[in-house]
Amino acid sequence: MNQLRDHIERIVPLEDTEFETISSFFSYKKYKKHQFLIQEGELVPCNFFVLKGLLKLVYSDDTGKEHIVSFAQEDWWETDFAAFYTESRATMSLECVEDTEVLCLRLTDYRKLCAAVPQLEHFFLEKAYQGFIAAQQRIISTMTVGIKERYEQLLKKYPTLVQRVPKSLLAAYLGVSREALSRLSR
Amino acid sequence: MNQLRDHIERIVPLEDTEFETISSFFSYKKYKKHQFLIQEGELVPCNFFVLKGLLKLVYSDDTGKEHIVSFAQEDWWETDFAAFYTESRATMSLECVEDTEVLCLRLTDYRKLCAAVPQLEHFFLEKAYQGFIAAQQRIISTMTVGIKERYEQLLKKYPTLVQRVPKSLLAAYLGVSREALSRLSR
DNA sequence: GCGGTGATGTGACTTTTGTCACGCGAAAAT
DNA sequence: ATTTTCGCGTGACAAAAGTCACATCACCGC
Repeated sequence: MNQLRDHIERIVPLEDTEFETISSFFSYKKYKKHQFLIQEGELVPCNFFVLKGLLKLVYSDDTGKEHIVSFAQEDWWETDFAAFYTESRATMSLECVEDTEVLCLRLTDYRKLCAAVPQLEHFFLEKAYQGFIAAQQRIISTMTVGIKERYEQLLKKYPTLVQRVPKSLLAAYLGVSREALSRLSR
Repeated sequence: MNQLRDHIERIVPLEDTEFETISSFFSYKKYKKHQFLIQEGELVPCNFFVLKGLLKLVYSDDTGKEHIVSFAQEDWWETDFAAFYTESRATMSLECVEDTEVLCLRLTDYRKLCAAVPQLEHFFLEKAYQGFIAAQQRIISTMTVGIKERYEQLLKKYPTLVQRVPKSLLAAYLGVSREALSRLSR
């Protein structure tokens, strides 16, 4: 759990008692490769904090093709946020790329948590800003540069991630076909 | 200013005195079509709340081509958020598509504001979540559907906006050439 | 060890989109 | 009122990416 504490304290300082309160709201779970944390069409149980492993957030289009909305590795939060926050059904699925361990936070507990430790609202605000900025920069990247540069930016930004993920998944994340990504090596 | 109060109260209730405090931190400004609220390369003075009019947030790539990151019409907040929040230089510019009136909030005042009226942090959190969700859905839309459907989704989601904006700008927002968008009408 | 599955590269062809060039009509500027 | 600019459509061609089919290699489970 210290991992979570360190993660939060990068943004807001905590007393020991506060962190005890916080940790009481999370539950630990372990999943194996290919298991689903969220299934499309079902309610979203939690917001997940990744302790170890790797997840992919996937949107499947009407032709059945899979598009990767985001990856989540150690110290990342991941969920189908729109569905989680509005308690509606998931439009995406969340699946393990590797065996992974997570801490789970239900929506009701999230609310209690923010009430019990108000600084956490500031923590989540900061995370939301980061997420928004990252998403906006990804939009810009998609609009302005070709695949080659997008792939290079990805390599530069998340070098470790790229090594853990098969290229077919990277292609699904970058928004191009597996073949187009493969052709870059020439 | 009632416009701002109504806007905030859609998310958090306010006392009269609280709103007086809030409004004291904003300053009103008026700009004409083609004027810049943010210039690329300069510091970002404010986060802007649009009272009336229409703005475009633009990223210019190295070839000089303009890409529209987002539009902002009445009751929207807009700024180069990454640069605003970290007090660094803008990578985007913010320009009037029509004559527009805004309320300006400086970063130092934003901080004071959140300290003075703590519920506002919850208001901004909610806005950040909305922004994040919208950005993520735009990413999905770009990855999953062709131009035609993207344009139709835009029409459905912001019918009034589409009428106010020339198609060349819509193309720059959708991430395709003016010609490609024009070809849809056939 | 063996058969299956998944990851990757490659060639041929099609489809989509970008780019450039041009024309036209409406609106704006002088 | 005349000139210029802007918005928009269009045709022709080039470039980029998608699709389909196939081949290879490595790893996994039995």
